[in-house]
Amino acid sequence: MTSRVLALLSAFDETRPRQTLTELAHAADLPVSTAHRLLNELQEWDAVQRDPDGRYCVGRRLWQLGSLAPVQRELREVALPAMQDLYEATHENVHLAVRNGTAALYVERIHGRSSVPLVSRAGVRLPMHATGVGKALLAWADREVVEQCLGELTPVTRYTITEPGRMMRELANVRKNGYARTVEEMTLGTCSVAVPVFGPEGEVLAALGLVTSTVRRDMARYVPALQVAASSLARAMSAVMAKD
Amino acid sequence: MTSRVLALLSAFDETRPRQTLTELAHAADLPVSTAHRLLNELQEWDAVQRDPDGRYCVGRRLWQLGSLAPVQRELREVALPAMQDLYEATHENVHLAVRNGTAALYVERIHGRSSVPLVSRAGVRLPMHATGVGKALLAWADREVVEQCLGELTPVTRYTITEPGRMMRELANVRKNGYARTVEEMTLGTCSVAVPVFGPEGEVLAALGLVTSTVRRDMARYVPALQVAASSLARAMSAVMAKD
DNA sequence: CCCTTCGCTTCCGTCTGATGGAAGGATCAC
DNA sequence: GTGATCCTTCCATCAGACGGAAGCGAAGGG
Repeated sequence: MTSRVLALLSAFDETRPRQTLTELAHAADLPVSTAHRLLNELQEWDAVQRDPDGRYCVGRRLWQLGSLAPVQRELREVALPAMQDLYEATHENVHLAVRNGTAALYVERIHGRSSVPLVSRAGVRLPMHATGVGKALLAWADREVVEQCLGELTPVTRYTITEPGRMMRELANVRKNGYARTVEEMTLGTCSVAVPVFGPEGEVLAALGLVTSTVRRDMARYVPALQVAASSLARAMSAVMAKD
Repeated sequence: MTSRVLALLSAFDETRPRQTLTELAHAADLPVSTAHRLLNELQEWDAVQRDPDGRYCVGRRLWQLGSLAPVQRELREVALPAMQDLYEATHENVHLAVRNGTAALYVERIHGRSSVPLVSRAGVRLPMHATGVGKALLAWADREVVEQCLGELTPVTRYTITEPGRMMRELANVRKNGYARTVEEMTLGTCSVAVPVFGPEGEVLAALGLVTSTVRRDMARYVPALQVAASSLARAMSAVMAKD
């Protein structure tokens, strides 16, 4: 049964990228022998691989397969040059994210040695209400999505916005200004700005953002550069989408 | 049966990232109704998704899962800052690849608007004998791998090395000099240099390379920068690997 | 040094739920 | 309008997945 395999695979996540057979079986709620058989089949395919210590982790084949996803081929690949430019201009963390349910899915992060270290990396999902790119995505999202998010404003730091009313006003501001910002709402010591990337019908396809240390905080000066990058990305993406 | 699911998924590749139900069923050698049922289950998990036109493509969930693979978490993430530096210094295409069977698996490529456009992108497998990173990987590979590669020296351009003897000498040169180079062996009009990234036991973990237009061809000047990046990467990787 | 524990692997008789042919619908081209 | 093509649903059949149990091997403790 397919769902068994998927249950096993979804046992892997950001916090547990390597697991033993028993852990996986437990997480997927399967008998050990069943998990063992399925993992063997997956391993033959290089969908999973085993570490020297016997732990299972995601294999290269799955990584390769994932790289065929539209989010990679049609978004990340197209966005990289623009992100590169932003990075060179600022040397700060550059983020690209899309909405995934009520979370922001980070598609790419560019940074160098001098950028502030962060939790975000490609493939991670973070709450929209506490991140710059998240707020940019949420500000133009459908009513129902916004409402669902307003119902789950879990605090991350002591500066995270948790009152629905305040968040509504925040989002209205984002729409008015054309960009979103955060100050220590996700991580103490960092702040961010982000802008939306619009599709041909005015819908938000993604968000581009910069994150830096709170110390160098005049982030608004980055907004024009972000907006240039976002519209060049919007243009590039509609070209890609039209090709198919 | 698991193999059915895997057969379906492996129908997707670089040349066919979007396919109809019938195409997938045919490629996986399954009855259409079976393929349909399995794809529905995969779709529920967001392992695959459907385009507006009904075609299937790889879903976000699979992409996210792939991002947990060691090749991403322990290689790409660690290598990015060094690759960033190389890109800023050169503004050429920067490549990171690992060996995968007898092919070079491209893990990452950094480029900007001004870099030469190329076929290579993350997730692609290219023959080792015709690429810079490939030759760097092959030069320090096990005897049996080298022999297997020497048996399949398929020409790509008219400059591709196809004589086993000449390739043997080429690899000896790579070992002697510490770097590999290609001139129009993979793509007419481009040439490359690449260096190996060594692990703690002296084995080759990956290769870092630069590709540029043949016109600006004094590529040897990039070698020192590549070697600095490679050894900083080697250091960073052994730190990551020791942590587990 | 032996014994216990814990996790991994293999085996095989049972019976579940996957399978795929067929029929029906939707869409398109001519 | 008619045929061709592709997608979707249904359900009787039976292949082959299932998982309990037993056997291993390594690690740890008495």
